[in-house]
Amino acid sequence: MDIQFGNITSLIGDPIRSTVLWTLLDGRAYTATELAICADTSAQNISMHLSKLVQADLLTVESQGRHRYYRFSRQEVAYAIEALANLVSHKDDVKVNTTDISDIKYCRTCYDHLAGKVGVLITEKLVLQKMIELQNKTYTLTAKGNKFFKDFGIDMNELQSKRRVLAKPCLDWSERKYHISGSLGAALLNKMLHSDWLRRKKNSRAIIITSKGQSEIYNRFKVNV
Amino acid sequence: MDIQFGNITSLIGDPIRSTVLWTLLDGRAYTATELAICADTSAQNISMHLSKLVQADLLTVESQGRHRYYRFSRQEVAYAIEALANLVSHKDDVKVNTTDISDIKYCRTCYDHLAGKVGVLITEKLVLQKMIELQNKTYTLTAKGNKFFKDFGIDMNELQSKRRVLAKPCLDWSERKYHISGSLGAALLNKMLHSDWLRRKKNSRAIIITSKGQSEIYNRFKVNV
DNA sequence: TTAATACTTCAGTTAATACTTAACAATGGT
DNA sequence: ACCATTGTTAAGTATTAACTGAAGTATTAA
Repeated sequence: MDIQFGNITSLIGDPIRSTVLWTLLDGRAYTATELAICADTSAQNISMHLSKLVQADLLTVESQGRHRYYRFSRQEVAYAIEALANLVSHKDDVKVNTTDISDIKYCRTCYDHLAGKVGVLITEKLVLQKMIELQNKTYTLTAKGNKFFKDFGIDMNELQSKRRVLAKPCLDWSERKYHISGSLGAALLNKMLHSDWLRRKKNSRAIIITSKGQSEIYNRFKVNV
Repeated sequence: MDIQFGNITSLIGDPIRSTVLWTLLDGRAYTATELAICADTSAQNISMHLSKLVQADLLTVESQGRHRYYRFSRQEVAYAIEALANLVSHKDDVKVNTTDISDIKYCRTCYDHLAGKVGVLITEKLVLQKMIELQNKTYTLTAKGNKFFKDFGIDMNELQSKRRVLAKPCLDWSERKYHISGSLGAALLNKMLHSDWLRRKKNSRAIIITSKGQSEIYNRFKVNV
């Protein structure tokens, strides 16, 4: 079966599939479930879409236990997606719609944790203040960090007991730097949302920083956002 | 109206629209009727599709009498389409169609100038012989270069008077190197076609190098193609 | 062994949008 | 002035393929 130009475009043309490709631009491999969450759709549906992308040789899958990790099959796919993203019109660059690209780049959720410039800034500060330390591809918690997050109101014992990795670096496509993910990253985002430091935008991964959040983030992290 | 990434992909995802974009890759402007024939559809239908592409700022229209000429609104559109074309699978690389991909990679038009291996080779030689020099993202013409192109039969005064940029580097998806674009790049291609050094292939962007062209290109540029 | 998680497959439904039919506007040749 | 050519717009239809629900496989945890 020969894949033609028309096949490629119609494949990329679907909103769910384009969201998947957009998400994968950070170069990481994502599980089907993660991608389903990113694209805001069901497991069955993402499975169908992913199989199409794999069949067209845009993505490859790797099975690891019961997980299936999807990533770009070759770098040309990333080139093409970037070239397409480059077409996004900045003509009438008035903020009319809910989300515009600069918001997304500034502060957004990546799966279930904080990303964008804000996510990166906070993470870098946590490293600088030795709350967390990078050790062979995962962040380990220092004693100082453990106290910090407890004071912050996160149940560290509960997080430690979870099977999920506590904290690991997640590469940001907009910043090309790392931000904190894992259960701690998720707990951090969760706490900030519940304290009304942050609010989710409708139908978007962009996050709004409330004025309360702005001052509190400075108090806690010494980061100006 | 703000065009987002998803809009772009769904726009390009339609088979009729992707055929139109593919057709326009040769850089020429086509009338609505011509495009309807290329895409094998009705006049009403192509009109609808074209209006969507124009609205998204992928194409521009120019009215001339009762004809309306459509072309790419900017070069980035051509880049993106080329990047997408590059994703076409080479798994079962049997030569079935008129054009095969290696021809396209060797010598083709990109928008309105010469691309592929030949385009890159000529451009690199022009730089090496100091006919053109790269200065902050555009090629500037040297005195030597100006004489060279005049001798070649290109009306440099006319080119200089145009509003379009004279010469700038255009990144090649197949070679991952630069070739010369802009009005000078276009004039160069034009001259070679008119002198029968090169011929256009039917229904393709691939370019045939005539035996005359092969020797003349060596005489002028000292490049073996 | 049982229960839960991760993911896929299939059959039926739904919804988005491309396409058709029809009517109209503008240009150009005779 | 007339009519053919070129193209657009609008309303209704039709078709494609995305999505849902149900069921099933494989893996891991308890």
